[in-house]
Amino acid sequence: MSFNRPQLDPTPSALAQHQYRLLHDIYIQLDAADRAVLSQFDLTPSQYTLLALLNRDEGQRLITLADRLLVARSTVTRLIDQMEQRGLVQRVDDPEDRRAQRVILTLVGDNLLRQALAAHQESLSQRFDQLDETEQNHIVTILTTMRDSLQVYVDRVKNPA
Amino acid sequence: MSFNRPQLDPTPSALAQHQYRLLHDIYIQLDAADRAVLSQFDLTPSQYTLLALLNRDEGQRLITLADRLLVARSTVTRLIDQMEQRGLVQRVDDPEDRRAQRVILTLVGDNLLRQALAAHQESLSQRFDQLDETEQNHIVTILTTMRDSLQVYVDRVKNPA
DNA sequence: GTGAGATTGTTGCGTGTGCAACAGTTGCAG
DNA sequence: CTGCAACTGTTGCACACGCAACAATCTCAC
Repeated sequence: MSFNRPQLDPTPSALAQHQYRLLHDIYIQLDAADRAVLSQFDLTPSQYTLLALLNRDEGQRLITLADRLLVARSTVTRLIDQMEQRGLVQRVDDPEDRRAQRVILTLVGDNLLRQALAAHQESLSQRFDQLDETEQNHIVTILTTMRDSLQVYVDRVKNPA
Repeated sequence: MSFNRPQLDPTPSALAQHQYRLLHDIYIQLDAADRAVLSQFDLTPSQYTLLALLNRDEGQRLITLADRLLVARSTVTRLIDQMEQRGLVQRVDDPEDRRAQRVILTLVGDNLLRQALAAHQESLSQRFDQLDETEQNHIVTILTTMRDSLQVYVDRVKNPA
């Protein structure tokens, strides 16, 4: 509740600060609600996102998963450890590269993910249904621009060539 | 909008999912960049946000800080512990409530915060300067709506009366 | 006034995550 | 072919955070 009304301060830094704080507060709320929903299935948001990635493309390498999740490789190792022990996923040696391993969903994991996906999407819809569809489409457009523009910044910082 | 169907899947759940993922990715990138900037001052994003809160209103209770930061009380206890040891802030007993403590910025903390604020705002401006000002104002409006609408959802879930 | 319940801050414990170091493997320059 | 650099995944370590339990204090109904 830091900014209850848009201030008309025209300086760029205040504007950026304002967007920043809004995004932060929104993220915190989304994350808390996610945890509540997913705890029904004994899943953390990370585990859920990882399963969803595996559902989209089976047999990805751990390092690919780490890149897509934007987390460290060791984190993926441990996430897969947990879920393999629960029988949700399975490691498979990559026949073409003996360093690498592919991760696939088991039947149990697939079933659990289906339920979690349904519950999560239902929850998301409820969370966003205060906004009408036109507004939501607008948000998607703008957020896409923002994400891509941030990506440009990150790349520029990482590789100043 | 009903006569011109968008190409993407128009179901509300997919739309919500899309917004969700965008917000998640944006947050991760913002957070990583924050850590990079603030590490120059030996500050984590949490410490920085806490200092900024103290700068706006001096002498807040720890529980107030926890509520505004959206973190657990124990987290604030430990953040203040660290920063008090570094001489950035100071605990002061609340004369009106012997359970409570007020937290104030020291001169050292105030100076450090000023530098960190400047660097952070500069960095934020760079990150967002790919978007023109009209667009940024638009984003602020929409994000404000979204945050408030999410708050309505959270309150409804917490207190279903 | 008194006692029960709420509130404030602290501490112990468990967990999630990044970083750095490591072994095993691959690939490429020479 | 050789040797060295890069890559893949794992592990140890450190740290940040939430939750639950706790003592001290306040509040309010009676």
